[in-house]
Amino acid sequence: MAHAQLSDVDAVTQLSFLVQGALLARADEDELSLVQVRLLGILRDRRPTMNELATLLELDKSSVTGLVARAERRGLVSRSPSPRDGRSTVVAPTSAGRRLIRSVSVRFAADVEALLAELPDRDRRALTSLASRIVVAEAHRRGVDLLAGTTSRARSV
Amino acid sequence: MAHAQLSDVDAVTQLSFLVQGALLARADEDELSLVQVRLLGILRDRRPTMNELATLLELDKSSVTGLVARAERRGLVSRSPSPRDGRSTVVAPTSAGRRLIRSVSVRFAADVEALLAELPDRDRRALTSLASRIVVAEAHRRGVDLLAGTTSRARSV
DNA sequence: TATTGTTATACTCTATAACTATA
DNA sequence: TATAGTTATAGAGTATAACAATA
Repeated sequence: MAHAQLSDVDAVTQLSFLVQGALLARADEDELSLVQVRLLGILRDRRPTMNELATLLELDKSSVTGLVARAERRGLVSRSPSPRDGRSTVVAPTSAGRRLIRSVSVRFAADVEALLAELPDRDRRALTSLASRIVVAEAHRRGVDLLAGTTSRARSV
Repeated sequence: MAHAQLSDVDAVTQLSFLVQGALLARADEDELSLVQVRLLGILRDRRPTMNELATLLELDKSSVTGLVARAERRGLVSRSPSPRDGRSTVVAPTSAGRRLIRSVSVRFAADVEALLAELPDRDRRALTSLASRIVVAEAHRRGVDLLAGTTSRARSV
């Protein structure tokens, strides 16, 4: 039979569900939620305050209090008073937290590679290039510098 | 400058975040969660029992009880006893529920079209075709028939 | 006995509002 | 006064375990 033909929107949307499903599944294996993965992802290259975390995660500061408290209780992050501002608290990953995000990240990347491996090399490169162009164009449109690590998504996960 | 070059994994992953972000944003505009969107999406072409919903949504049946109860309280779905099995409950969308999922769906599709519009026609078609091949291949691998509407994702949203 | 669904309970995640401490 | 953070409270969403009704 001629194989199922998907519309533009469906093809891209369903691919996004496959990718996000892989991320959720890998996070779940380590009993992490998506937001916890994002938190630990941010802490790979930053030492943000609670307030900065709220901005980066697009959450209310009270939500971040709970999020960080639960991560701290699990030994994944630590809180310390900011030396620069007596009101602020700086959040850092513990070695266990670093290990966990690394583990999720590696397994997730392998999942995405496996999805892309459905295509021959040349097509895979084409897909990457096309996806990249959309992502870069959209980043420009939103005024975000992808390389600055401004968001937890700069390195995807 | 030469524009940022993303790795295979990052390009596809970040595209998936853009798509899912659009879906979340559109759902949120109508005060729907992702799971509520999935629920209403399923009810577009089915009249499942609570138990079938649990399977389709990959949730525990007790979670579905609460999910459907909240949707019912909002007037989006209705429950009625199954005529075929005295133990079962059949769930159906109300006209308000149908209207809502249609609205989210249309606006989300426009968002994805807008993302794809970053590319010239020929490239857009190439991306769709490549994404489609991965989705179809993966569906086969998982033994799912995309056209049967087996999941709420068959029509993406 | 097995299955369907609900209820009780507990935990994560989220927000709003009120509060404390610091700037 | 304004900002950073926490706490109290409320609600969605999820799961496990125990239960009632039906098969």
